[in-house]
Amino acid sequence: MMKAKVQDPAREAWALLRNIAFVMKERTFALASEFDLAPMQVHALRTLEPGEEVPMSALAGTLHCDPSNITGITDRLEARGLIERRSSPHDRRLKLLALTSEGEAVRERISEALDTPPPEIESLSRADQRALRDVLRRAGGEGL
Amino acid sequence: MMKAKVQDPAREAWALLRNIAFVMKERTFALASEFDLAPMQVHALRTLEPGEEVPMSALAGTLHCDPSNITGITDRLEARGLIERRSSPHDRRLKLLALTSEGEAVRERISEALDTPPPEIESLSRADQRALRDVLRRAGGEGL
DNA sequence: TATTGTTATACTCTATAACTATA
DNA sequence: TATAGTTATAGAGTATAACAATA
Repeated sequence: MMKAKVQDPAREAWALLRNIAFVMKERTFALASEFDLAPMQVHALRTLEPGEEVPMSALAGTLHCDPSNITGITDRLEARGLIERRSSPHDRRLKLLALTSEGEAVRERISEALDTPPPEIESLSRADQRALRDVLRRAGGEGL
Repeated sequence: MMKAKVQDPAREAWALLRNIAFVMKERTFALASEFDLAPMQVHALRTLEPGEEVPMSALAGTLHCDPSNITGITDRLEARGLIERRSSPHDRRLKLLALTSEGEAVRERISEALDTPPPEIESLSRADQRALRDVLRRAGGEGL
């Protein structure tokens, strides 16, 4: 007699995580569209901390893309008035990126939306929320 | 005396999930590169089941993109010999997409890699794996 | 008339390579 | 020589609009 194949729990958990990632991507895209921004522009905006100045090369590192791409991304965000290029007093090769006040405001609204858990997570019991957090921490937290 | 702000468990769990999604995206991209495919081509390949014929419009629906994009994606996969266009005997407007035998082989290798949980998940205790699976199921499973 | 797929157009992201100006 | 940013170029994904063939 054949026994129904039992899914490996790790495999099923992984499939569920992949599904969440997919939905997350769509939500992020929809949110970016609301602000008339491309996903990468949102990512760049989130990378810049209010009041901070970061060299373009540093942004390329954080965004895991070639420095040549940063020029265009920066151009578009600067054209929108959300960030600005500043020169460095110490090294005239560097250009430092900083949020404008409007950029800070937009970044704040976007971050709040992205950092807020969706109803599916909010509606879990506190015990489930803690269990989820704890297991994910044990799975590596930052690493994975 | 100030007490350190305690993170909402749902919020922290959500942050951990976002982090996982980010790493997942990078891994998928790296895997696609190994096969010299673009991420969207991998997604399309995974959508097509072996032995199945699906209209291009159906693929557009599954991939959540405009039908006009499917033409290019199909062109590139067909040029690689991984899929082929077939005509429908019932409706001559339709073009049916199907994996070639090479396409099935590539799809199988890619799917196995994507469906296999990473070490971070595999190395969790069985109890943690089940707990993760169960909480994610309760969080909506397919929905979120 | 409506639908399927294609084409034309335009924009964003992606990398590589060559270039400039600094250091 | 080496580094930071730019430009040129090319390929891939994205959407909109107009089109041909078919229903």
